[in-house]
Amino acid sequence: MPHHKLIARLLAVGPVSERDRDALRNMRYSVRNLADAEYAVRVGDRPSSCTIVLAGFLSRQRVVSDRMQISSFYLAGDMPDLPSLHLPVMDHDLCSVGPSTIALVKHSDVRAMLQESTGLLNAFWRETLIQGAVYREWVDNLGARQALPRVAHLICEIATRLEFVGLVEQNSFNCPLTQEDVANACGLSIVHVNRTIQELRRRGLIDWRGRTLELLQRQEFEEVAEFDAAYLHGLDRPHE
Amino acid sequence: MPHHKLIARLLAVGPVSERDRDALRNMRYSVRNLADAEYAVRVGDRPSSCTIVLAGFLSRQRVVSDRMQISSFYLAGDMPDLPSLHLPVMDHDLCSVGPSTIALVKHSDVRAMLQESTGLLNAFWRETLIQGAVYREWVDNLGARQALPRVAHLICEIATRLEFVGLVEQNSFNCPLTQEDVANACGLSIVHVNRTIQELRRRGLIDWRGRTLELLQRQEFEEVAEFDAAYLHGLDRPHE
DNA sequence: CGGGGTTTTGACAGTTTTCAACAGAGGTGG
DNA sequence: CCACCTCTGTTGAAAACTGTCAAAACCCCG
Repeated sequence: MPHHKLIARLLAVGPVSERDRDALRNMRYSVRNLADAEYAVRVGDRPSSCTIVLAGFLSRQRVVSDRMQISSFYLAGDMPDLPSLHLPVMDHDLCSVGPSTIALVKHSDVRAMLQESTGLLNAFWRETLIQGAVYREWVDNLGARQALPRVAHLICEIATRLEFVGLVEQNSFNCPLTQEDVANACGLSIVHVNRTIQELRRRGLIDWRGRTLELLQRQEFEEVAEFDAAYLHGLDRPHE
Repeated sequence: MPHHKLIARLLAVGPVSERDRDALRNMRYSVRNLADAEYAVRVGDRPSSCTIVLAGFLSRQRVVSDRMQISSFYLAGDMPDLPSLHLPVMDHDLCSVGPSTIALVKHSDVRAMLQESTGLLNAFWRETLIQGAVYREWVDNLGARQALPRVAHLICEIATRLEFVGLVEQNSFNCPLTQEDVANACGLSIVHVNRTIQELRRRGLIDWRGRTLELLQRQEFEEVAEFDAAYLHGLDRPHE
């Protein structure tokens, strides 16, 4: 059921008519399970399907200047390669972070669906606009913040986006990222990320053991991260 | 004539029907001149018009962690606050870099135009997708590259985007950025940007005096910058 | 139980920032 | 036309943050 998380995601950021929701529910799709570090799409590919994340995390990544840079994470309900509808050639890899599950919907089906409904077309456009806001926030994060708030901000974003699709319980969620992934996303070295996370732990802000991440003292943590969820443009701000 | 640069910009990245071009040409608009450092829109504003850059540069910026971070520059033909159509509250300032000229088109007019033509709706969506690609490239740039290639990459991007709208002649163009602007965009200190630009000059890669920037040895310069224009998704790659 | 990936540690090197001061360019007013 | 003022660009030295290298501890999975 790819529609479930996708609809939840779209509803979290804007209205979608009942008719459009039906169209989404009736999409044809195939499901694919990805192992840890397995690629969904590669740089240079010309996908003929759109990917919808059903479970787990995907990263958008590319080798830049001899290191792996991650420019976004995609969670349940996200459509990481929506751009391929208009921009045929992938400029990044989409890679599974931990095991994950994705749905694939043919471009032709998506196009047909969007031709039927300008409401959906607008919803997808809005979704693209929000993705843009997220990328810009990453620019701000990488450009202006030191390691500690930078890492904290990343964690806050993931937590809030997971809340949109109901995957956080008592400030605790499943997080498949390794410290290396955090380093690649934050533009920091693994060693420095390790020390930064230790500092967050030392301050009693997070408890991150294995695949489980718990936010202790959410308020203080978001202050350290200088996090303001407004840029995610969620309709119901979960933590207010 | 806001349509001129806007149409050039849209045509540079995708097909637009003659009918849609007519619709763009018939847009109602008002023109506004901005002085250096004057704001077009501020954080928290709820614009009722869309901005189109006619001449000069705008920067998208925000105070992050006690410094000014620029997350994008917008050049002639760009529509920096297109997101406000779907995301009403501005999350960044739009600020003039040097004097500039913008056109303003009422949201209601834009909406009417898009309702008439799914072709235009798709063109604007594609434009948003490309903006997203540009933001991601900035993430890669800030996250992975050292000062020298980072600054060089920014310059390459601006040059190429200016070429799309015909504002580069003999590898030379008008560049209103100060070293402080470069610093704010690249997440570096002014002093370090100054030294970096001197190094680029010393290597004979650029000649940047006053408001005029000339790329000497374009090929080598783009190699230093690790620049590949593919992410801008121009239809005619100018430098091939 | 073994083995590979992940986390952790320490010492050191490097890039980048900060501070502070000065030179130069451009615009304004007298 | 020059003085003056501000913004921009430039320099040097010291400090800070972050990176690199290398090794060890840990942990999960088969």
